[in-house]
Amino acid sequence: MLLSIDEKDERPIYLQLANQIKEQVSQGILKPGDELPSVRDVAQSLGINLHTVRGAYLRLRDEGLIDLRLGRKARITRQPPAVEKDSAGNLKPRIRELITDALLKGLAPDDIRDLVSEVLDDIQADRKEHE
Amino acid sequence: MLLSIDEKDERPIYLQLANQIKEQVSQGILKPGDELPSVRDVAQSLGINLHTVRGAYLRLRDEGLIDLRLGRKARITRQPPAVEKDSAGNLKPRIRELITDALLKGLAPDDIRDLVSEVLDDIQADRKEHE
DNA sequence: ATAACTGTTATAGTGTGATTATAACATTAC
DNA sequence: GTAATGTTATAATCACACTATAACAGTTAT
Repeated sequence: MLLSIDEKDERPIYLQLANQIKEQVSQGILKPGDELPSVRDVAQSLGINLHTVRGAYLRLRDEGLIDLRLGRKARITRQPPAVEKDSAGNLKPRIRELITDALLKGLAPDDIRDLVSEVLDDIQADRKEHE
Repeated sequence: MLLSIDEKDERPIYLQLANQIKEQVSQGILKPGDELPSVRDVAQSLGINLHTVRGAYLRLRDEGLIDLRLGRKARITRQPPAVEKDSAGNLKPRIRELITDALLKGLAPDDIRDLVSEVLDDIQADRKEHE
């Protein structure tokens, strides 16, 4: 279970951790039923507080990605999708902001499309690495 | 000059405003040399504090998009690009996180590509609307 | 010159979120 | 029962976002 903190990343630690776990789920590194390390273990290995790690787990629970139950280890949910009604709706504004920034940096629309494809390929590559 | 506050948006007001202006610049609605409304005007029309609006302007100034000088109205910079070394570097992690979320929501890679193209078209349409 | 307008600086207060620290509690696994 | 797990509680610290007021310092228009 590889987790790390990026000091340069301005987002809160608990969101960084949650997102790293999300990435590993989306890449198949973590599969339904898999156990996550205990909040205490993660906290100690990263030198942070137990509650910060718990914040990440709560976030994942709220998004339906993990099962959290008293006394038991956190586990990846069996059916992670559960496609919220929110699915594409919330995505578009985020995409739009990102594209706005990209355009302002001088990238052409095709450059942006290429970048997205590039990242998609990267993810594909990571996934194959773990098969 | 159309500016608004989205209560549902969890991002700080000053960033929302800065981003709206960025969008209008990237869409050609605001062009180099154009004046921005005074911080007091914006503040009053939105019912917020002058310093919150100034926060947005400061942000834009730091990104090189506007010129701020004492006593004079804020103006869109003549040469907005100035492509930072940061250009594509900072973009990739943001794209990756967005794609991670999209994949977890059940979207296929092609769906994501389509969404990006869709947003690009939307922006194109908005731009033509203001010619 | 004067007035009205601009951004700027200063000071202070409020509220919220993120993080840490400690401790105890409740449930599960061995 | 013991050890591990997540949970609840309390409190403290720090930074950020926002507000409120006031005064200051340039610019523009009359």
